[in-house]
This record gives sequence, structure tokens and C-alpha cells, in this order.
Amino acid sequence: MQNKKILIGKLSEETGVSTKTIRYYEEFGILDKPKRTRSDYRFYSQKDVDKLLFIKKAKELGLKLSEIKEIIYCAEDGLKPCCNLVRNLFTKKIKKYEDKIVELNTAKKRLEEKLNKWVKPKQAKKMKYSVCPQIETEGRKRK
Amino acid sequence: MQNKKILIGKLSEETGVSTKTIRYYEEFGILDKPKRTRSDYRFYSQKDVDKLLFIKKAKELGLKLSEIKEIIYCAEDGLKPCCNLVRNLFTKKIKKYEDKIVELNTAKKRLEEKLNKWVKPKQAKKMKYSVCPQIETEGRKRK
DNA sequence: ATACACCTTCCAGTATACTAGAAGGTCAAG
DNA sequence: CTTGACCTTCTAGTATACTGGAAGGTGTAT
Repeated sequence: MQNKKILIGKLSEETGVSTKTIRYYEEFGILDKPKRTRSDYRFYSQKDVDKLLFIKKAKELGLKLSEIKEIIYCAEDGLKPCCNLVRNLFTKKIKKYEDKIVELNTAKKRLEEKLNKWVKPKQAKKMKYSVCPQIETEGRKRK
Repeated sequence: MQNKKILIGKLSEETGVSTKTIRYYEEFGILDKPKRTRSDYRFYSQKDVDKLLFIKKAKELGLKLSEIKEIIYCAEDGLKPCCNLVRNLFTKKIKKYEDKIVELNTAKKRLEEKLNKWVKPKQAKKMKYSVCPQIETEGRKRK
């Protein structure tokens, strides 16, 4: 049993997650409150290293902290490998990504259309506030 | 000359932008500070209606307030139809959209891969913290 | 003894674009 | 004169995931 007490700085070093963030995760409820030394220093074990690395990986997958929390809570409640919940979460997330992508593509296309119109500005007829706005204010009154 | 004094409620009604938002735009510097009545009520003109509608349209194109501000300031500085700046802005914006889309696609694909692996869990070998995390904490200690 | 790195808590700020609500003034109608 | 709809300013909250800094305690080496 290597019960090496890892202080927060070490944990940070081993995981690449800042101490601020570690404390934040604890407060957020995604990391367990660790034991403390006599002088109130947090100390962690290898388990915490693993858990934090797991969180990190989940984040890289694009999960939000709240979603990671869900997964962790479910796992802690002893629910099997909690695959249904996670599968559900992932499916929803994928859908969300798809929606977002469509949305971005739409916005992008609209911008491109505008842009294309400008590139060949053959006739610049009545383009008051629509395309290139020449917004007239009452003189230079802004002080 | 129809110098109808439009109060903020009317402006809101005519543009579909809430009064709160209108005041916020003013503070943000995107809408001019309007004249006031004796009793300190803001009053607006048709020009403001147009400008606000322009802002609304620009927002729909996916521009941020700060970007709209840029465009407006440039226009107010008397820079031609300010097309170069706007073209630039739009080009950058389009690039940003593209990047974001790629990013989302990557995240999406990674999720899908995970998901596919789960759907046919033929061999569930060494999946400690990697796939379906069975995170063991020390009992049911959370109080 | 003191320097230094480390730890603690707490408060505030970041970015974005608002929204909610409180407390109070104004105006026209009845 | 009161009611109700409008207007005002100001403060704070929303969501997200942290980051920064202050003020102060701890532990070890010299």
C-alpha cells in the first residue's frame, strides 16, 4: 500500500489541472472533499488522481461539468456501468452538436452571401441600412 | 416633417426589442443617447427605429454587439461605405464559423466512436476509467 | 530567525447579452 | 384625487468554468 499523501500542488502537477480548478471542482461537487492534514491542507490519493484524469478526459470529449457530475453521481449510486445514462447523454450531446453545426452553417452562408454581393458591387442601389450601413447621426455630436 | 416623439415603449414595440435591451444598447454604446423630455423620458425618432432595426438584423447575421459597434463607429467616422472593414469582419467571422464547425464535428465524431463501442460491448476488457466509469468512492460517505 | 514555497479562505472578475426587480417619478383619464 | 400605465435609475442575477489576488497560516531549510 503506497498511501502517499499528495498535496494539492502535486495533484495539480500530476494531472495538469490547476489548484484553483481542483478546488473549484470540489466546490462544484465533482471531486470529493479530501481529507485534511492537521494544518488543514487537502491531501489526496491515487484514486483522486485517476478521478481527476477521468474528468479531464470527459471534458475533452466536450462534456460539461454538470454532465460529468451526472455521470459520476450515477456511478456513485452504484448503478451498473451506468451505460444507459451515459449513452443517453452522449446521444443528446451529439444531437446538440449537429444542431449547432447546422446553425453555424446557416449563419456562415448568410454572411457569405452578403460578402459575395459586395465583392462585385455593380449596382449599389438603395442600400440604406441593409448592406453597408452609412449610418448618419446628427453631426459629430458625441462628446 | 413628422417629428413624432417616440418613447422607449413605442420604440420597443416597433422594433421588437425590449426596453431593457434598448437601454442596455445605449449603455453599451451602440445606440446614441437620445434626447429627453422635461421629465427625463427618453424620446426617439424614426432614425433610431431604423438604427435599431439595423442592429437587430446584424445580430441575426450572427454579429456580436462589439462587432456591430465597430461597424457603427466606423460609419459614424465618415469612412466611405466602410465596406473594407465590414468585409474584413465578415471574412474573419466566416473563418471563425468554419473553425467552430470543424471543432464541433471532431467532438461529435469522438462521441460517436465511444457510443459505437458501447452499442456492441462484445469484450468489456479493462475499461476502468476510460469508457463507462465505475467510479468507486469510499463507501457511501457523502453526508 | 527568516526566507521561501506551499497551503488556506474569501471576494471579485472574466466574457456575453441581457433580464429581473426594487423604489420611485410622471402623466392622462375618470 | 386616485388609479394605472408608463417612465426613471440602480443593483444584482443568469450561464459557464474558471482565474486572480489579497491576507494570512504552515513547513522546511539555512
